[in-house]
Amino acid sequence: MSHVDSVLEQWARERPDLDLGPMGLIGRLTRIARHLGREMEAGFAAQGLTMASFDVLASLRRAGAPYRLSAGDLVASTMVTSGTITHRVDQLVKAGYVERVENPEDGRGVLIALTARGRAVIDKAVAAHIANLDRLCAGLTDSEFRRLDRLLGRYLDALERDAAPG
Amino acid sequence: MSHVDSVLEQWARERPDLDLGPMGLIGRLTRIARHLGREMEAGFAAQGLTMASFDVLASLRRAGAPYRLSAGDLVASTMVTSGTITHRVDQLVKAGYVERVENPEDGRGVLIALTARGRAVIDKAVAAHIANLDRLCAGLTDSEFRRLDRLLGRYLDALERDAAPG
DNA sequence: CGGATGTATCTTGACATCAAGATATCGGTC
DNA sequence: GACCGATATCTTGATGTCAAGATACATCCG
Repeated sequence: MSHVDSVLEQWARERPDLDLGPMGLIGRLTRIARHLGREMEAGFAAQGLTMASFDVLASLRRAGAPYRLSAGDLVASTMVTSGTITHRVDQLVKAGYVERVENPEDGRGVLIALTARGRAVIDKAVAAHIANLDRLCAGLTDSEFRRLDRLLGRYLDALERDAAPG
Repeated sequence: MSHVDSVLEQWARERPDLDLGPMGLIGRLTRIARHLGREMEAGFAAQGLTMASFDVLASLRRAGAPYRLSAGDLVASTMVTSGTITHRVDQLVKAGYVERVENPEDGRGVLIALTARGRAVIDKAVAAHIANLDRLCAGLTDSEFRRLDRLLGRYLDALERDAAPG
């Protein structure tokens, strides 16, 4: 029995007046996300990266050649604040994986550009990441995987339809 | 189309060699968890709490009378380190919601005990939290909710069976 | 052309968290 | 009784994040 089930049992005993259905679903989902987050972080560490740095490099890589985005684009990609992006880019510049270049079309902004070295690192890391994710899904049968994926898609759509975009 | 779908499209274009199935499922799940986390945090703020403080108070409350747990129990409940628990308990002591009492059975440890005020706060907050979770599940039909809950349960079991307990 | 308003990025200060180590106590063994 | 490894909690130092404000440039409108 998982930790979530124990928590629900305790609440059922202490507060039988409450409907615990949503707490069960959201508790499971949150706990899965936490496990996955830790496993992914461990995988990134094996590549010399953190999830934060991977996110930035991956955003640049999947944008396609010439692998350049503004800081604002990265904010939108990664769901973090502009100050956090500044900090992450600083780290990646130190590591030699990206560089800041002037934006010829907008003097206010800069472009963050993948270096050749950064490109090599992210191309290797994303393949390793996919292998890691594959392992993390191995506990599901093909049928479970497909059904879960579809339901998560519906749920995500519902959440992003109501809430502010982000 | 959700952000996750755009990301997958970009990867499909840039790296057609990779199998993106697992990235889709885990990306959706992670993003849902992030949305839910923010919504829950906002709900807790309306009660004058943070998710961190709620977690501790809720652990104590659902343990049942006399609402006392060791710091180690709280570490196990909340998936954070002992240093973090020390800090969280310090804050809650300041707020008057818990107090540290000596553990008569083990001089090394202390017990963290809910005060009357803390008890009142968490009883109100958990009801509000349940209402909030209910709202966050409103986008799913009953059937979708049940199927998703069952699949998440299987997935969580699979993850907690393989990985170290925690 | 010049001022007002908006936008993009960076800076600052605060906070939560973690990893690793310090401190105190327990429980067993000689 | 005295030691020793194990355990429980707290401390320290570093890091990542955010909110709010600062700075520089763009854009619009007169």
